Amino acid sequence: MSPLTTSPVRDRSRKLGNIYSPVQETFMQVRRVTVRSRKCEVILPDEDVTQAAHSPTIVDVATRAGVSRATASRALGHYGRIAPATIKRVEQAAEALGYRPNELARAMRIGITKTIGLVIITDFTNAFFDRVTKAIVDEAKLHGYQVLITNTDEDSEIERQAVETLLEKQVDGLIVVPSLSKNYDHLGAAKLGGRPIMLIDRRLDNLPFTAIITDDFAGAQNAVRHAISLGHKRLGFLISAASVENVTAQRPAELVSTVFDRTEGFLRGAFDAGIKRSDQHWIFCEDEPKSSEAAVASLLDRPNPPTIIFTSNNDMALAVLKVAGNRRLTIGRDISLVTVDDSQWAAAIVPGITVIARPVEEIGRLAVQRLLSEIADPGQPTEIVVLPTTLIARDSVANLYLEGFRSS
Amino acid sequence: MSPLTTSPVRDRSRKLGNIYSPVQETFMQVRRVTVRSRKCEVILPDEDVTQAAHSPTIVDVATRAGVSRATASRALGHYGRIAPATIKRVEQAAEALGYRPNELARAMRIGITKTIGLVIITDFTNAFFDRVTKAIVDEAKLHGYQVLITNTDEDSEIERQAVETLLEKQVDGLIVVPSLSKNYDHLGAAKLGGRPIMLIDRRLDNLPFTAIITDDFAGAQNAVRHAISLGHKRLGFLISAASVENVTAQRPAELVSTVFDRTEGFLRGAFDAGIKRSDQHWIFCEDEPKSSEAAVASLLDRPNPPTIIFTSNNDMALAVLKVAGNRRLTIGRDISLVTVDDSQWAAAIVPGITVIARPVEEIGRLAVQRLLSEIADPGQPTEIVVLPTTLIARDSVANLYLEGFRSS
DNA sequence: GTGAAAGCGCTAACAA
DNA sequence: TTGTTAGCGCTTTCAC
Repeated sequence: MSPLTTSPVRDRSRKLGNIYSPVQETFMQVRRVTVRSRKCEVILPDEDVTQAAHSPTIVDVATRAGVSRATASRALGHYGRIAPATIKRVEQAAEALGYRPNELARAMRIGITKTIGLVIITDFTNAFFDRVTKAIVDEAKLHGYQVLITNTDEDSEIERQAVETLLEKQVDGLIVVPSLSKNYDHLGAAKLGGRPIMLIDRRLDNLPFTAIITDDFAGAQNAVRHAISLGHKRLGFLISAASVENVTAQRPAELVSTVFDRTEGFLRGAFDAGIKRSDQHWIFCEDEPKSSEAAVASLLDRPNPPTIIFTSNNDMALAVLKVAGNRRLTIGRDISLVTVDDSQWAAAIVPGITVIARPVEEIGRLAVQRLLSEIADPGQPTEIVVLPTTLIARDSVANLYLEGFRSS
Repeated sequence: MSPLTTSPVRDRSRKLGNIYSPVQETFMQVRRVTVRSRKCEVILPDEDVTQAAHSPTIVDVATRAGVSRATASRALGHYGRIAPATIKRVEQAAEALGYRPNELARAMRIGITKTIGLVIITDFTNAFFDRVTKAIVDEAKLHGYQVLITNTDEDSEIERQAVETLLEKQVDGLIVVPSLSKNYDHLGAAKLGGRPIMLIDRRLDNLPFTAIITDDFAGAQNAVRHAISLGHKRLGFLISAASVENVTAQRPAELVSTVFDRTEGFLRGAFDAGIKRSDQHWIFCEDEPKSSEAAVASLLDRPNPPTIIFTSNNDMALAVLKVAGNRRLTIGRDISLVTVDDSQWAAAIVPGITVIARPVEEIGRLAVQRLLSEIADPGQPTEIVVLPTTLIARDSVANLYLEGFRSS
């Protein structure tokens, strides 16, 4: 492997300074460089080069082995009564031809595609998406299943279409992270198709679906207790709410179930500790960097600002990090932070971020297992499975008892 | 939506201290709580409840509309000569029946599944995986395509099987992040199936595939220049190498192309700046937290340790963060850091991490576009498309000129 | 403008 | 033990 020959690049490093990040903005113009181009040579197998016009079918195999289609199918599928010698002959023919079964045809015949559909919201709580996707894909493969993935960007109309498309593709079942919506006809319709559906991350009240969720209420409550045990008395709560424009102190009527449960848990924790309403700083904002950063700023600018901020998800936590950084406030000293969902970076940075960890991989695994079980044996009772959260205490929460009281 | 009724949870927060992170270890035992269970009520459409035994087919639609299958197909597919009135009748019948076309059957008939296969390595450079996956899924959907996703965990045998399975599922094309291997017969075989294949992230020499990659050589070279412009003279290079056991200073013969190019770029940057061989601290290690953390430690423990560490990927960067944190070394002051791939957290934390940013979304989009173009019009010449990287200078690289010389 | 019939590749009755 | 045949649901000639 040789290094790429690159066109000379001027040293732009000094001029760069802090430029925009591709993660948050659109990308720089694309420079396309064709390093080398070559003819597309097709690699053919040793023999039968002549008839390689189309992929060999089972008829080709049968012909070559001198048997009927049915026999070839039996030989390859290892079922029914069949002579060992025939099996060998058929297998050799298949091998020689480079035969690859057409799963589409097979699926159509037997009515099972060995495929599940995953409908997910990528733009939300990213610390969840990548882990659960991997878990689902891996668990599915373990059981011989493939995963068709779609992304809804938290739009329920797109979700409806995605479910529709997946059903048309004849998936055997669905795993859905439901977006907030009043209208779940499309999920009802999913059941109609006779195919089971599994909700993850969020539950949907009043709909007869199994959901794998986490005990975010207890997790949030526990996080507040932890903070209080370290001396925090003025608490800030930064809650992401899709239904909100910009920022508000008013709790919106509609919250996604996870956020709802976290909110309730925070509230309960504060209530149980006897924190006055005036020492609870609630702020609800849309999941946009601008809004969430403004929200953090407004929290910090109050007369008696909170000593700690609890965030409802990863994006809000990043906003806290960012605004605190801009103001030269040190997390875990000048301002404390607790958020939901663990991640590699939360564990690696200084200070480590204290998180309400959820068993994300377990959610994915369980969802697949339950789904496949339901596929194999339909009509099982619906239930909501709640997995426990764990508080991972790191150093983003200051111990105010150790430090003595701070200003004001 | 009502809060979950949770069983009383004792306050464990004080006992917790720093416990293990689920991200790096296996999970705690799962507690399953059935919060509520109810009968599975199936929601049926308004009419034709009686015959809802199986999903309606086009024959059902045709019968109800009083036309033949062919006419129904034409009406629904909007092709051929057909009376407007008939179209309306058929559409109404379809609507009433809740008809949903069977894409499997359609695909079999016309030979196009409108599905592409994505073969990816999830465990490697995670800052890449989630972004590129989302980009691919979204771009595919834009063109009416779905994505079948598989994960190889960097194992080339699993990759072979994954490609095989995807081809059996009759995907129209493949996007692959190739794992390091000598043996690419299975990719040759993919071509054989007549289906185009697109490499992303890494190129493969001596194989006639189009690849969408980034100019990691220039990116790495540029990063070194940047560091040198800020006064760094002793450089550490922490390179992730799958082929290595544990840690070594010896450059392995086999490196994934991205890592190879980064290594070459670093080397070139150091060479051009006249950095002595003894001031270049090279270390190659497997992509395991234990190894990479040991590698970082060994770098820091040297007599004349580097003032900056360049890492070849996200995982290595996290190792630097972690070890530095444990030693109470501040990034961007006591030790500097540059890595590859931007991420939200790299931008949000303090200090912000200086990164060689790659247009990851652009890679995904381009891969899909080229793949679909190749599907529509096969036989286009193979080429390697190289996208530019951008150095995003943040604060993880100390300006040694400003600070004066440090100890030693 | 519409219908009859063939066939995509496969499996599973039913015969032989 | 093997072959014949039907058919999964759809599209698409080719007649009418």
